[in-house]
This record gives sequence, C-alpha cells and structure tokens, in this order.
Amino acid sequence: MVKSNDLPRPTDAELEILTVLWSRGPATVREVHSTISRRRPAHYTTVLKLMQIMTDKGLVKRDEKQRAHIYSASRPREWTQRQLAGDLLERAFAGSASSLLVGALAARKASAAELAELRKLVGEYEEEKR
Amino acid sequence: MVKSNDLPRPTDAELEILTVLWSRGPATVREVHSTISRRRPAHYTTVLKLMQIMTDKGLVKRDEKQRAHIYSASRPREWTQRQLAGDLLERAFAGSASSLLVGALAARKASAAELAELRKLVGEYEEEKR
DNA sequence: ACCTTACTACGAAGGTGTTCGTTGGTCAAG
DNA sequence: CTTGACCAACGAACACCTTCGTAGTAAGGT
Repeated sequence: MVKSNDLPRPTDAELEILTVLWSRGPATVREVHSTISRRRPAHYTTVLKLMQIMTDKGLVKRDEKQRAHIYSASRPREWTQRQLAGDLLERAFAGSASSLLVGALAARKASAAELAELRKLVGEYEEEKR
Repeated sequence: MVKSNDLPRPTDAELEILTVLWSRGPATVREVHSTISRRRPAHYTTVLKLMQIMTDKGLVKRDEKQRAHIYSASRPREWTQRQLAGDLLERAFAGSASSLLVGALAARKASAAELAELRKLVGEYEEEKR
C-alpha cells in the first residue's frame, strides 16, 4: 500500500463540509447536513454522497463502528489552509505574499484589531529571520 | 443588453492564460500558446478553445480586426486578484486576513524584502484607519 | 411480528472543464 | 492556379462535480 502524503485540492462543496468538520470536530453526516442546511437548502443524500467521495479521496476519515458513521477531517484546518493559500499564491500572485495581502485587504476591509494582528504576525516572522 | 459587472471565477487553465495576458499585454493565441508551451506541453487548439470560451464568459476581450485575433484580459490583474483573494478568504479562512497570511507565509517562506513590504503595507492601512 | 425511522450505498443525470482532431478560410509564395 | 502556412471554429470525448431519487438494512417501539 502506498501512503501518499498529498491530497487533492478540495472542491467548493468539499471545502464547505471540511469547514463544518473543523469547527464541530468529528461528526455524523446528519450533523454536518443540519449545520449546512441552516445556511442553505441541501439534501441529506447530497451531503452523504460528497462525504463518501471525500473518504475515497482521503480528505476525511470515517469511523464505521457505529451505525451512523463518524467522519473527521484527515488534515487539520491549518494544514489545508496552507495548501490553499500556497496554491493561490503561486497560481495568481506569482508567489508574492504582499500582493496576496493587498488583494485580501481590498476585498474585505480589515478591522483595527485585524491590522494589529497582522502587524504582530509580520513582526514575529522578521524576528525569526534574524 | 445587460452589462453585468461580475465575472465567473476563472478556472485553473483560464487563470494561466490570464497570467500570460497580464504580463505580455494584448496578444494573439499563438503568442499565448508559445509562452505557455515553454513551461509545459500544450496544444495550440486547446489554448484557442479556452480563449474562445473565455471570450464568451467575458473574461477576455477579442479584437477581430486582424486575421489573427488579439485578445486582452477584460479586467486588470489587481481586480481579478482581489476577487480570488476575497473568495478564498471567505470560503477557507472565515474572513480572517491574518489567517490567510499565516497560511501563505507557511507555504512559502518570505524573504526579508518581502517581509519589509508586508510591514509597510500594514502600516499604510493602519494610517488610513486613523 | 410489524411498522416507522434513520441510516448507507448506489446509480443516473446534468453541468462544466479540458483536451484533441478535423474542417474550412485566408493569404502569400512559387 | 496550386501549394503550404497559419488561422478560427467546432464537435466529440472524457473526466470531474454536484444533485437527486431509489433501494436496502439495522434499530426501536408497539
């Protein structure tokens, strides 16, 4: 058996499900579905099918010991966020983190607290560099 | 005629073409193709087909006055980058710009110059805020 | 034992993304 | 006039994404 370390980039619908699993922790299809359908109409079997496919892809893990299987994200939120940010960084921003930040801030004005957070972040990275 | 202001999110292949158009300026299919095929094998007609579809979607504009049509991106690089960054920000980072930056920096270590750039950027935004 | 409920599994359908081969048109050189 | 180079257009094929309906099964109550 081959233990491959990289996963396919999650699609839009898959990412929505991962988001639920990350914030709620391991959950059944029903729990994920009810969380999602609070925001938008969604059929139970559609969510189920997606989660089955995600299991095949390795995006989630499934515990089948109970009748209602329990799913969990196979990678922590930060890991996947790193993949996604890195991917977009290369594909659309030629690797320039500052261009990416410009885009993000232009799209969604940050609060003062957010800016302070950013400042601290950059400071920490500069610290490491030295 | 309806002048809609928003465009579909470009797909991976489409984004690659836009990247070429942004850096070279208006260009023919042949020019785009030869630029792309310097990096990876690509059929001329595949690039052509994609650019035709992008014309339908409004992602690029086409000048047909010459026999070899001249294509140009219908939105400047910054506009599209803003869309993409904003989209990912909402879908994967719950709107947190600092989380996005953490992901980007983790994926691709920034140089000292890059960090200085980031620091300046945040400073300017904080300036505006006040 | 029977019915209801709550699951999983599965397949089909419709849409989209990407690739590739073929066709037909224009132009200039021979 | 014919040939070859270069171009746009188009359709077919294939894979992937997403949705939805249906079938089968385990569990619990009556």
